[in-house]
Amino acid sequence: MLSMSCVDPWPEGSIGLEEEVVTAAAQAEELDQNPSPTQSGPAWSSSAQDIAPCCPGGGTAPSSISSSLCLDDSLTSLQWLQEFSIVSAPHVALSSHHQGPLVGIDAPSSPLAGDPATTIGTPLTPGKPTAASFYRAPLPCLVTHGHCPDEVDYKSNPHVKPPYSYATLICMAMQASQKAKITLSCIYSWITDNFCYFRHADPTWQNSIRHNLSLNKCFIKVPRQKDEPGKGGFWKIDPQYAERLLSGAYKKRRMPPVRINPALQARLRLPATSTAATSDPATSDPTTSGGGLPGVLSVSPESQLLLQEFEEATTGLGRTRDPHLTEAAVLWGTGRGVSGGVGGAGGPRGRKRKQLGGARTSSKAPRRSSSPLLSTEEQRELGALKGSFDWDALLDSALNGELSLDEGGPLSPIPPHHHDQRHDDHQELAVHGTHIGLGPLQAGGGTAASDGPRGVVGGVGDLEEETYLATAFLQDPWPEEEEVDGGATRVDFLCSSTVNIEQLFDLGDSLGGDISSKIESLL
DNA sequence: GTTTGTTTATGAGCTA
DNA sequence: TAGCTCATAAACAAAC
Repeated sequence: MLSMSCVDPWPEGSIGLEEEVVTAAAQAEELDQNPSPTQSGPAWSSSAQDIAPCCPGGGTAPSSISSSLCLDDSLTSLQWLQEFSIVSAPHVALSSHHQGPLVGIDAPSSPLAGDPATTIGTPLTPGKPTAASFYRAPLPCLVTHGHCPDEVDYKSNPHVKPPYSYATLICMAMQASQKAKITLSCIYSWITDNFCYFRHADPTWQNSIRHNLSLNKCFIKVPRQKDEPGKGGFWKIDPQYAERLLSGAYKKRRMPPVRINPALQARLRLPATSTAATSDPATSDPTTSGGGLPGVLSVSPESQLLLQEFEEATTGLGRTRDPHLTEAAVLWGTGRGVSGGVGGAGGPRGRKRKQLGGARTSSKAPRRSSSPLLSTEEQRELGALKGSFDWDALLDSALNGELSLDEGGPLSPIPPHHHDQRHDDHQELAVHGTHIGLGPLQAGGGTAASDGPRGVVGGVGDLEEETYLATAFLQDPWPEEEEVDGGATRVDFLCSSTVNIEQLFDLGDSLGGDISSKIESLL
């Protein structure tokens, strides 16, 4: 009944483990009594001393109390890397974002605290500068699509399935673990902690996770030492495949955007359109549907097209942004093409070879995040997950041979000065907004990225790219300010109330001359 | 009994 | 349309 969590991926919300040890039924009640305080900037600034203990090197496993305060107040903090969710109110998100990732944030509460499943009808807390909103849809939210399915807070929205493949989710968890290897239970926990959908979804998704781990060559099983307690082994990413991604050995597949959690929806008897409405700017703010965010952004249709082009160039996901598709995608039963991502249990896609007497007969309750069955080690491991993606650890792994990185080069979609110094000590991982992977780069300096943005990647590449894209913005989501060459400060155009011409040029330059020239021609 | 891991099978979407 | 990937479902075994 009670589940102990060693992970509180949303500690900044100040509601910590306590919420995770109560039942879902009690959560709503508790929320009523102890509503998650909506914090702004200071929430970020009060946590540095708290995050250390639950991060690798911090030494101690997080306590149930300290974990809720496990934050990092420095601008270098990657704590907000955990912000995978996609906001439901794009204009608010942008506004918040405008305040910078560490300032003016409506701090998300713990996953469960922000779990609408426990507070049905409660609108999602707006203004979360959640990662995915930066990762996938910073621009689409600004452009012409009338519907932006990415405006979904996956962290707290249990109705919409995250648009990530299971492999990506696993990879995310592995990266978040800051360790080279991770247990299955920690993968579960990370996913459930970071994606509300899976907390309420039929637990068969865990089967899919296991299936993915076993089948996907990207993942290597690391047997547990005989003297190591606990069940099962560890899993890690196969560096060979990280390398292969660079050679473009795999094709990039489309990752359709969203999918409503059918199980939860059935339980809650929520109309499918409710979720759509939640994430539908046209309903939440009709003026945004035509592109542009009144009072927030004013972008001409031409610029919107350019922005869209930028988005497509940087994410390769533009094809999925068909407004018709995305509109349909939020409705259950539209098929994989538009529902995609990790499939929802009980969805129309699946076929049952054997009917188990109607509804799934398993009496097993869905594993809650942070299972009490986790071993101490696993809880420690999850303690690492509690923190943000530790690129140092990741890079350390790379430098230790498990993963390798390219040497030098302007390998970042983010200006180097955006990065924490410790990141500057390492090589960047992407070129012009295109992730080039975590694995060894091609010999001779001929990185995949050096040949230009990856137009086609796939397999592991997809996985890595998707994972990276999901984390890149978490790491440095269009910082509030950045210095340009002359030291002048410009504000991220995504966060600006208007689009700065110079920003567009900078943007275009970062993408190459083509788009830049288009922008210039428009201006 | 539960969890973990493997394997098989099938449907569906996407791309060449 | 074939081949691929991904998701789902299920059976089974081993480990805890």
